[in-house]
Amino acid sequence: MSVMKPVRTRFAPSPTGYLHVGGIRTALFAWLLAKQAEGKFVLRFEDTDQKREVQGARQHLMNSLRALGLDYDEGPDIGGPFAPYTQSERLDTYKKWAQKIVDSGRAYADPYTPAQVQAFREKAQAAKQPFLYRNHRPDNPPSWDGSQPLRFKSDPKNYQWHDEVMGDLNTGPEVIDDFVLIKSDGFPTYNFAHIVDDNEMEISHIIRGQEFVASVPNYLNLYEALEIEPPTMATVPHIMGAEGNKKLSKRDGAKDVLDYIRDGFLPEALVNFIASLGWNDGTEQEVFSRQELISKFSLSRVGRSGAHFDERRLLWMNGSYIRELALDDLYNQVANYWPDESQAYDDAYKKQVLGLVQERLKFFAELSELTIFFFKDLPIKPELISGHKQLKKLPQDELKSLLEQSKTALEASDFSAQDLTERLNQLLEATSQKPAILFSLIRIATTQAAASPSLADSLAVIGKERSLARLNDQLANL
RNA sequence: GGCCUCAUCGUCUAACGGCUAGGACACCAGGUUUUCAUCCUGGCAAUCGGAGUUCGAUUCUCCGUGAGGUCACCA
Repeated sequence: MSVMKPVRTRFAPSPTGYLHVGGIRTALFAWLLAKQAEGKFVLRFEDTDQKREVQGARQHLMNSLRALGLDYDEGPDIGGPFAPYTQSERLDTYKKWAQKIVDSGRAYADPYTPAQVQAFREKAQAAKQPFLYRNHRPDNPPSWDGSQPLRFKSDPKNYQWHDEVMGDLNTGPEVIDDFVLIKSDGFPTYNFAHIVDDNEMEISHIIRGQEFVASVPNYLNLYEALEIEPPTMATVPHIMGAEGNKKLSKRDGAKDVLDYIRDGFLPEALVNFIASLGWNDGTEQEVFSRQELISKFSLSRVGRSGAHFDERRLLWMNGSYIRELALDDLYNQVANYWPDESQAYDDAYKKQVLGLVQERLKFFAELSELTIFFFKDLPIKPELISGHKQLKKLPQDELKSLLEQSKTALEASDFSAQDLTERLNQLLEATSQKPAILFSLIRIATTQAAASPSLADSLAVIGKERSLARLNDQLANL
């Protein structure tokens, strides 16, 4: 058998927009494969359609990969042994290969106008037949001068091949056609350029979405004509939106992965979540570190059916990663997510607050609304009481009486968490009230929030003077 | 319409042809010195349909049905 070639994988997006979780998955799988084999992960821009280029997309794609920790070893901005890594800068290479295939008699100039080809296509569609250009292949095409499309002269036949994910596939000659290699604007098509580049860049594994699987027989035909050994191929199913069974797309509100990063989703959690969409190691393990993913990932355990993207599961997973972080580490990471009012407070105070909310934080951008009352006196919100399922049943003077008693009890406290806990419990007995009523009332008065961390802990952090002032304020507004 | 692929709880998924189809998210209930959350316990919930092979089928075969992809001078 042949000697094992070094593993070189690639992610080859066209710079037409941002990367969402569906798009990043093929990049992640390629990256995992390369890391696992101590090979190389390559980024290549496929910008052969100038019309579709979106300003800023290149930088955005590179930022997205780096933000997730999917660093590439070779790429447009860092170069490498096969530079350049941008297809629009590699036209000479495609020209060389195009000439080679013309010389071998396996490509020809397309003499038709776009309108004529379109007419052929419509005729086939009207007859409910698949469109095959080769049914109209000219007998004596003009010599290719670069102004016409250059078409592959295909050799239709049966193919069977192995796909690392889909298994053994086979097709008949009816799917092979004369596709365009070089467009009339001089740029290669994806179909031609990626084959040339993967070969030149010594790519060992191609991982891509299932929209390409129907084209593989055509690629195999071209590999033969070019006398290139095809790389290992893996076709991963699409990730679908939460609603319906369509491929996840920006129209479904598929978010930019950088938006998730900006909202305070941890790269580790995102990577874990995305990998688990379609892959698992066969055990009941749900949470995998990056290192575990690298060592345990295998294409053969990637599922063949599409998976829906369920953000609730991502939320859970991110929360579980946040809870595992050391407080100091978390503190450093959330620096930009505090409410504005927190600027007046020191690190020690903010760290105390963070310690209280860590276990309930699902993503960093929630921090502000979860902690605002530790920093700012909020206006009274009557709806917190009128909307409370138990408090709303109590008459006004009883609420007032409970708050007065609470105030008296808290005035006597030194406001350590321990002392507060004791006094609150005594108050519970003295008033013979249910905790759900008494503590909710105190919570609402002191935080103007429906939920907070443990009451005693929260009061201890807010402090005596401020807590009592808020109680008074609530009393004055009952 | 041709060709290709797929099909297990609502969702992500596990199950050499062999216990009662397992786990996780979500949801519901109870518990954890009290809310929300965390944590713990319990609950709800699935093999698309029909034949066939077999002692035995989620698993293998065939036929349906449903879903997705593809049939561009886009990738």
